[in-house]
Amino acid sequence: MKKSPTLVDVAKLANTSKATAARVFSRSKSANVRLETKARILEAADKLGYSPNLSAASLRSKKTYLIALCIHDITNPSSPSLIRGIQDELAQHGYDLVVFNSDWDPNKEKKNLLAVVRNQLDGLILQDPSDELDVLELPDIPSVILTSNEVFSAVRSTVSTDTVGGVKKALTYLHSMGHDRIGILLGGSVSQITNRKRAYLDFYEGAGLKVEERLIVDVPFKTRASDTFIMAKELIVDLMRSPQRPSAIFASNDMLGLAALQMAQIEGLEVPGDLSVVGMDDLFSAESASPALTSVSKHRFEVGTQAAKNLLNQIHSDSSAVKEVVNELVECTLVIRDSSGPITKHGA
Amino acid sequence: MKKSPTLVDVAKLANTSKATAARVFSRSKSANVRLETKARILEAADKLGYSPNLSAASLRSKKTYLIALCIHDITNPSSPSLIRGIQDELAQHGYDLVVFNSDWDPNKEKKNLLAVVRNQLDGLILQDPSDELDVLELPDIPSVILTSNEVFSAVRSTVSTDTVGGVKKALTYLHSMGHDRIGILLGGSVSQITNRKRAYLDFYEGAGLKVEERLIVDVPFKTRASDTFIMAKELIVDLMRSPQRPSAIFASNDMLGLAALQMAQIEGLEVPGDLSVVGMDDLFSAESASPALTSVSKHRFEVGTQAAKNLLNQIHSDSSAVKEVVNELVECTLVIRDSSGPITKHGA
DNA sequence: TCTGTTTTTGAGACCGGTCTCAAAGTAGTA
DNA sequence: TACTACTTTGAGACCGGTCTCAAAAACAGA
Repeated sequence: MKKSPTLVDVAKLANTSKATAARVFSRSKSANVRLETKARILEAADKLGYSPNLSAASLRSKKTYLIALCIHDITNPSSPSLIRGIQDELAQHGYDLVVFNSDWDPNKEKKNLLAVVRNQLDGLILQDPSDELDVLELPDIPSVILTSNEVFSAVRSTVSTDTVGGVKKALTYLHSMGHDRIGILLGGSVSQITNRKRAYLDFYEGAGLKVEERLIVDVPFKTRASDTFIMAKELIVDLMRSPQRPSAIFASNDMLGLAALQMAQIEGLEVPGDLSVVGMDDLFSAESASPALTSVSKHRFEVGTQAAKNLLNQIHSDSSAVKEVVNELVECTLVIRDSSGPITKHGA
Repeated sequence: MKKSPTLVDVAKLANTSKATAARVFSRSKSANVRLETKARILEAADKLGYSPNLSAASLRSKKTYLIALCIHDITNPSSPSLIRGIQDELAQHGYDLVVFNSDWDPNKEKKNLLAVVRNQLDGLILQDPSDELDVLELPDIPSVILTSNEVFSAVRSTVSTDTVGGVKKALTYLHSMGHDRIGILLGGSVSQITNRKRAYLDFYEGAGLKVEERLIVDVPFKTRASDTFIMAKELIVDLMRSPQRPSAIFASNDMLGLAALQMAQIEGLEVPGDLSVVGMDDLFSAESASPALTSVSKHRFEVGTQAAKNLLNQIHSDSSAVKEVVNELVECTLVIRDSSGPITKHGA
């Protein structure tokens, strides 16, 4: 394996200086190079099979054109569309993406952030930082945080999902279909649970309905998704078999919604005849479920796009200009499918 | 924003030379530094908030500790577990992952490969290269290709899935349950379709069954998954309504299997009473479907792990040693769930 | 104490680009 | 032709580490 050619080799062959050759390949400035010279250099580069060394470039220019995405777990079904949203936006500006997983482990999270600065990455998109992470530990680079935590949104740009609004949309819809005893399946992180529970209670209060504690089900979070799934199913059966079962269930994520669908089938409940089910996330699994699951879309793709856009703004903004903090909220949308419908006499 | 400290700053503060300081942070060799000196340097680094600049390091050392993964679409539901398998293995050795999407576009694919060499990435995992890609265009770096294409497996290490074996496992299972008129839904890329079709025909021949062309359904591939999904559903209905419908359907991927499940429900066919359905991929969507979908697992996580392991071997192997080409085949496993069962008189 | 050996340290070249700044070239105009 | 204004080019410092090689220090055995 022979050494790959450098800019100097190209310059030599093209009979110019390396400075001029560099101008042809530099992505930063549309340098002034005479067309004829440029052609000569390009030809030489082509002949030698030259490929610029970005490590060298970034050493001097302080730019890697690489962006870090730190998420909890790429295996989470809502990650891919988020990532895709980010990548599509970044790709348009010539940036590539490095993906880090934290597995909800604050130590890994920190380790990842260290790697981000070591690798001189040009920007950071950080998903839901753990409570252990101090604002001061955030790397001092352009960044967008996907969180609704005020501690972070005070100091950095954020993009977050209006989950509270989403929950209310789902409940409003179910209520409008005549359901007034709606079970709710809560899951995910502590903050997610409390957020959604509050939304639920708010809605019930606003609608003048009586809250029944036993309709509120907490599904403990397990690291492995299928463990959570199994656990969820047991709790759901309990809910379904309870003397006064709800006529509708709102699941705060699609996995729980699908679990409900599965258990309904096993318990012999017709959906949506005997039971309406609404999920949240709008995963492909929701679309492909039988019956197709009504779900609240969190528009992860758009969240990704927004985050990337904001990040690129920061990166391209004159570094002298103070980076302004922008906190964006992405609305949820209810996608009505076949798992929900008007209440029927069966309900009870 | 003041300049971040460099090794020289650290060395100065610790009252040593930059060479010695470097030894403390170098990841390549467990350098010999007196404990007392090391402590002094670490302390200085800590005080200054020093963080090594990997761009500089890699310029000289030719190592970025970054691996490229070029896949078609991260949005594909089987991507995440593949990625996770790769990352988990890489993380253990201090490597991070850069993910590129090609969107099945040969031009993007080439562009991505260029970016890989420009960024000096240490290794490459390439999923199913397009036919347009010439073997010679592969970057000259350690790489593992996820393909069963012999052109590539002749020159590079590969990891591939024994889909043919998987198809046969599914068919054997269905046959053992008494099904002898099994519909097959073919989808994906051309090579996938032909592979699986051959497996199907082979099986039928081996089992002494009569092939009925109309039981073989080609679902044309669309870039957007939900388009394929809709298209699939139409074709599946046709199959279900045909005068002599099959008693079982084998779907060559879970998306098609789920589509079948959905249509069965809409058509009023009981699964598995009236129709057995077996999918392939074993996505979470299969586990969470109602009824839970029997599926052939392709063990994407393990594929990722294997690929990463092999890649790391190449990277760590003495560069003088000729890198040997290793072609691995990962077996499929049948995961039996609730969507399949013995044939009943209803069948037909 | 005096070698011989091993460990630890330092000097400085080096990686391959980018960037600055001044020199050279080219036009346009009087 | 001379002069100004602008474009194109080249020389060489520079980025911040790693790596080589030899010198210095520490250690061991006699």
